[in-house]
Amino acid sequence: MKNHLEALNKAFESRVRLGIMSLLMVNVAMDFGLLKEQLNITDGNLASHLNALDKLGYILITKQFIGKKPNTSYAATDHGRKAFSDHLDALERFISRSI
Amino acid sequence: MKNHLEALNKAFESRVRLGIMSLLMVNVAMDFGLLKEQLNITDGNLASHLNALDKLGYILITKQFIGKKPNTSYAATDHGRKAFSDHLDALERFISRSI
DNA sequence: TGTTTAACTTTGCGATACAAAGTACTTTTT
DNA sequence: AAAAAGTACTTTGTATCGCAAAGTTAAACA
Repeated sequence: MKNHLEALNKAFESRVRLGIMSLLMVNVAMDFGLLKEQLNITDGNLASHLNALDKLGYILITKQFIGKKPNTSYAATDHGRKAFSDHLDALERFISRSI
Repeated sequence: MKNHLEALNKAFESRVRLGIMSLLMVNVAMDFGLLKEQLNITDGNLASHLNALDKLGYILITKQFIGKKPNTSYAATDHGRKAFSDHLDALERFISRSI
């Protein structure tokens, strides 16, 4: 495929992963419950997308206890920020060619 | 899912359909062979994505003979242009929130 | 001891993407 | 006349995806 289409990252073709990464670009970190609330999806679905992003090294997972409750927090890694930023750049270039 | 993510059109989450529509936004019409060459995909794959866009009423299909060769030509409908344009708008809004 | 909460994992299913092979019709080549 | 090739598909088969729902684990609370 020609043009800028090749530069699009397959990982971000999914609405949910696009949502997760955009939230993690804006916020330094977000925990599971907050992500689930913002994205309004089931916990299983969220977990699987987080797992996919983790396997790509795009997010960092931190497990801890806050008070007596377990809390898992997610943050974008530098690698993830770069990948997402590159994807957005590709989208922008693509759009400006298409209008 | 909150924000602008809902406004994204599922039809355009696929690289190939994104490519087809962007080509048909820029060019008044393109035939099967030209699309196949530009997108660099198999004819079966192209045909199925064109079929999906046709079912949504996003493209207009015109079959004719050029000289002695059969030729099928594809063009974006107004409805398709609107849908694609809306999708690009949603992407732009999404991006500007994410950077 | 039983229930609730957090964060998953597993299961199951329907949809999707794709390559490859097959088809129909016609034209060109031998 | 027969065979090969071109155009535009359709069909088939497979692998992957996305998702909801149910099951799991471990700790905390009643």
